[in-house]
Amino acid sequence: MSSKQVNFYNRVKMLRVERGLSRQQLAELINVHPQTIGYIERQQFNPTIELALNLSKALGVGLDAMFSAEPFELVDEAALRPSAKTNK
Amino acid sequence: MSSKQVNFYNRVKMLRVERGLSRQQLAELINVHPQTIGYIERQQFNPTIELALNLSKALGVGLDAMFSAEPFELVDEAALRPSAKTNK
DNA sequence: ATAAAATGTAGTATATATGCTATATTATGT
DNA sequence: ACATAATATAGCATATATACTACATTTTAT
Repeated sequence: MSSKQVNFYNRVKMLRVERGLSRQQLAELINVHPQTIGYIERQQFNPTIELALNLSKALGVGLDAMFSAEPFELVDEAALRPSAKTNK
Repeated sequence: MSSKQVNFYNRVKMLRVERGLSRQQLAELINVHPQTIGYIERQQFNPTIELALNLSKALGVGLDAMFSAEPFELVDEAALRPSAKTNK
């Protein structure tokens, strides 16, 4: 893959790592090649909705919490409180 | 296009029509070919996240309100009340 | 009933998502 | 420091997303 770079953002790596999964493991959960996860995490390509829906299910978060046209903010302390809402 | 059929669901047509847009118009808003909108609406293919994010912006709804692994329920009266929440 | 607009169908062409293999680099644990 | 696992890089192969053109069918308005 000739190393492009995509113009939107995702939180796949953060979510995967938080759940203690390796790329290999996540890839198996959704039946894709482990490299495919790598490319997505490095924003080197533009996955399909179907793949995104599978990631969404495997990681237990909605699409909007995982993909965004705007950069995600860092998770701050407030967001980690039990009552916290999603995204932004 | 050899007429596949995709295994997830979307509400693009409903949202487009509700906003009074033709495919042509929606296509222009997000710089894709009008046929591309048609294929998506007929679930004949699997758009990329980038395209989905563009649709999301153009139609003013989140990704999860537009794409789902499960069929969307018909919009019922309750959902149309001012206080109503999204999806499901 | 007719015209115009919107949508569907079909075929071809190109770019790219995804799979896969192999090797290099980096991180982790002992 | 060494071994092992995890991740990155690079290349090639295949399937499919998307563009585009042309024509058929359906819908909408007059």
